Amino acid sequence: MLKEERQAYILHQVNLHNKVLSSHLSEQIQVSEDTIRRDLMELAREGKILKVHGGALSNSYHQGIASRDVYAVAEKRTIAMKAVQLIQDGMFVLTTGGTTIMELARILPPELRATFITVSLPAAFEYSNHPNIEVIVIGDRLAKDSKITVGGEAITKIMNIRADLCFLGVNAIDAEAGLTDNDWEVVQVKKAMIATSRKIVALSISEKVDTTDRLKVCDIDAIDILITELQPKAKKLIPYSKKGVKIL
Amino acid sequence: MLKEERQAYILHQVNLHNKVLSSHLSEQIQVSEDTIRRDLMELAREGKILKVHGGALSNSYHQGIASRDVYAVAEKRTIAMKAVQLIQDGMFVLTTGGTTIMELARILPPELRATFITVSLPAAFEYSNHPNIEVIVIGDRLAKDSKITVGGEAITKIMNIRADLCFLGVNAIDAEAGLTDNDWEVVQVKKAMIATSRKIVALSISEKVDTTDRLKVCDIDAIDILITELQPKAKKLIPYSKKGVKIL
DNA sequence: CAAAAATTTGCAGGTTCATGCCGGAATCTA
DNA sequence: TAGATTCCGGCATGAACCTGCAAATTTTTG
Repeated sequence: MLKEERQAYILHQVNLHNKVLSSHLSEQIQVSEDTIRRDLMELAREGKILKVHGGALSNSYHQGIASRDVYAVAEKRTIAMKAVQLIQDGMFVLTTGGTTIMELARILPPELRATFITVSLPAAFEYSNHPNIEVIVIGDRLAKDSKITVGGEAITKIMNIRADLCFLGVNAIDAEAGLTDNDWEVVQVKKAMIATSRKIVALSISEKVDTTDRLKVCDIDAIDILITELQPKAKKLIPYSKKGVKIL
Repeated sequence: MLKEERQAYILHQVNLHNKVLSSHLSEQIQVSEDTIRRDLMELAREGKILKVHGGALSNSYHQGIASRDVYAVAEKRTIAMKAVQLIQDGMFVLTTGGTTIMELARILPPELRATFITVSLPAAFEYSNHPNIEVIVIGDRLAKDSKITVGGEAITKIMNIRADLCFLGVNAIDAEAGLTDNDWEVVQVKKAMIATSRKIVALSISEKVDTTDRLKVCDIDAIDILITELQPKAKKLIPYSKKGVKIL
């Protein structure tokens, strides 16, 4: 990995999370902490970031520009960290949109070499910041609120893909009612993704577990793996485990 | 393999992958690393790429986040204001990407009711902020630097559209050489758009008028309307007018 | 068409750059 | 204040770079 490339990645991380730790970065990028420190120093000298003991801060941070308020970021990040371990080099990965997926997109290790296919424009953007990830956008009509593409063309295109892994952002999940959602178009897309992927992974904060919505996406046994921010053995998740879903 | 050919290949690789390694290229093209280095140096001197230790990066990589100030905003806004008058209710409008197109996207009147079709993710985002505009995204592989989708699928999809209007962001335009560009993939997309649209509108700041680039998109008479920030009668535009292009 | 001129390419060498590791100093945290 | 973490300077090493030059190739010219 080139020095400039690495620094661009670091800068992106800083601007995204407002704070980075040298130790954390060193592990992510797989270089020594010394190198990270030198990078941070260089970026700081250019005024791009603010160097502090142990890491660096975005310099807009203490200027007080409103940090993004995503609900339950910590939980979502936990989920993302578990999810990222499932991805291996060379895989074809299908993803929906949603804030949990975005968290996943942000923490993808820079050396990961995989192909991500998505209907979500924000996710596509985020993926494209990673040097070794090839991004395929599924095109069709753009749903304005969710910024994902929906429609027959999109469905057809998804169906023509054989993905290794499919990450579903969850709207509502219940052991009996299965996966449910509230937008008809989104449901169609998710159904197509489930139909065409080898392994289905549902990402859900625990708050959404045991809830249902109006439109059914699939039965619970269509899900291979369920990831929440809870411990795999958590009481709340036992019913899902019993239905044969693997819990992470 | 000729020098020109080799450099075109290198440039293509850079635009595609965002980065190239000298060592890797040397092995791919079967020439010494010195030759590659000299090529990279030359391309860098022309401003096409960003040379770094060990290889090169697409130059959009750096100017991306930190210094986001768009060049010549005022001019581009003037162009956008002229362009927006061409759009009428119910039209199907095809657009490329680029900062001029983005200006156009921002100033679209809220009551305008039209369908915009684009390969550019940033443009799609911007369009989707307008209440009455339907947005169609053309999907395919995402080119990382320009954030537009490129490839055979995209071309095919574009060809199946019959658009009323096509707005082309211009890279270089010349009365003799026609419209030219420096990225092979982008050229393919633009060609497809031109082939399938009833009326072709080129948007170009005057600075780009009378310049040429490596790859040809189309002859000047394929352009129906040329919009710059200058007065229609400006001296610089007379050659184009004579070729039958309408100037706005 | 062949010789001359110009350009391009590869190689040898010495130089610079990027990175990791070490040990002691500085800084943080409890 | 003690223990841990982080920082800093220095050093070693291999990779990438530059310079100059001669061989090879392309272009020009007679």
